[in-house]
Amino acid sequence: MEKKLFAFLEKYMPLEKEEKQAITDLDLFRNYKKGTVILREGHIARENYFVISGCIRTYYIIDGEEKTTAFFTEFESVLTNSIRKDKPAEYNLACVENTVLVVSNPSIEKLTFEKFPRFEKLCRIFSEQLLAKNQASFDSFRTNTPEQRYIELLEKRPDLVQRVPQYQLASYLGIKPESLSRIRKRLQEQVQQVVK
Amino acid sequence: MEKKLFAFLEKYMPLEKEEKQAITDLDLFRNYKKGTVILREGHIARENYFVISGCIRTYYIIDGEEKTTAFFTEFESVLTNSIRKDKPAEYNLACVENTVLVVSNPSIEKLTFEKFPRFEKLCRIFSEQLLAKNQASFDSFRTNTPEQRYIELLEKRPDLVQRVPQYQLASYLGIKPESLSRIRKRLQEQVQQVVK
DNA sequence: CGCTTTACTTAACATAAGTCAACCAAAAGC
DNA sequence: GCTTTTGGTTGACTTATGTTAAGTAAAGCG
Repeated sequence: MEKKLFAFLEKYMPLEKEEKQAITDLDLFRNYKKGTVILREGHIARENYFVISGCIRTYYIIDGEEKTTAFFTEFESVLTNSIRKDKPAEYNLACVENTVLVVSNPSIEKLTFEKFPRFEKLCRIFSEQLLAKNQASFDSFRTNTPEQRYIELLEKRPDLVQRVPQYQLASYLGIKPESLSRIRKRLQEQVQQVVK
Repeated sequence: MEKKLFAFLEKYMPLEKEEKQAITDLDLFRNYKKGTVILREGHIARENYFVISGCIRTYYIIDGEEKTTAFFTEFESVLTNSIRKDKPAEYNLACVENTVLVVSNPSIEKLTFEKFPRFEKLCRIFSEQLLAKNQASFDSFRTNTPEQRYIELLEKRPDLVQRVPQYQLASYLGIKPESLSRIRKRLQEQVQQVVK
């Protein structure tokens, strides 16, 4: 598992032995079973997560209905402690599958940044990139129709369509499950037309 | 103008005199006239911006149609150089009004971070917060209908509705200008019903 | 000042998504 | 193994947005 974390970090900068050792010593890896709620709405979010394996999602309960707004799979990060300190979360965080996470918190990060200042630069660059990705996704969501969003999802994250229940994908696409069902049917029919 | 920048930065940490002087010496302020295109699709984005006054927007040209996806006004930041180096931008950046910006680039930032390492921490925290805000907005966009989005815009950024053309607001809300027109009409009629 | 362009509105119609309800299949629980 | 629950599909109908086109008012420009 640590191999995966180091492999990810070393895409940004090579690590010294003692840096790796320090990270290992922190013992940050956690196992969660499918369905586990990691963060519950109304609680204070203090941790950041990095997905080693599995899948987690953020969701809201709005008028009694569950609305899934994000999925995080292998090598993706979830920053939760950064909105405003001590402001309760408006969303939930739960495991779609059995999941292995790297879990950090502000005090761990503070100590690590003090000991290895260049990790702070790494995290700055990293969060800037996350922001850029997020903005690009948002732009795409704004400018596309639900059907286009689904097609794009099939292209960019085909694994999600396989591993995630469709009612969660539907709200992720900003629509109702019935509509997603119809979109899939429409697309299938179009493919069959072309095959003929 | 520098007062505004310092006031903003000092919400995060008090600045030393020499830090302020160093920033002043960098001479980062730029004036742009309404309509000026700051970054054009296909060009390499290398700069980051901070809005002192005025308003800028990002937009795409898709099938010959302009799609506005973001607005930035006083005290907001636009990070452009962070997706991947040397990858041409897919969007345009232009001034909705006469605008004053703080303009930085990677080499300025590199020098500044070397001279004042705590600026790197500031920027890390800052971009983490931007990310959190962006994610929250995205979640809200996913879970709301166009009408709800417009109502939320009226509440959270009432200035935008005044200073930005409606056809730009429409694509920002993920709809066509005609639909925004109808939403406004519907809401007006509802208000009149209540007043009676 | 008059003309052109642009932004916005409105209407009629087409299309896609929302709603409600029924149904089915697979999975989960007992 | 049977029952219950959950996830997914389908159909009929409602509602909202997209499309196309026309019209208007204001802004911009020569």
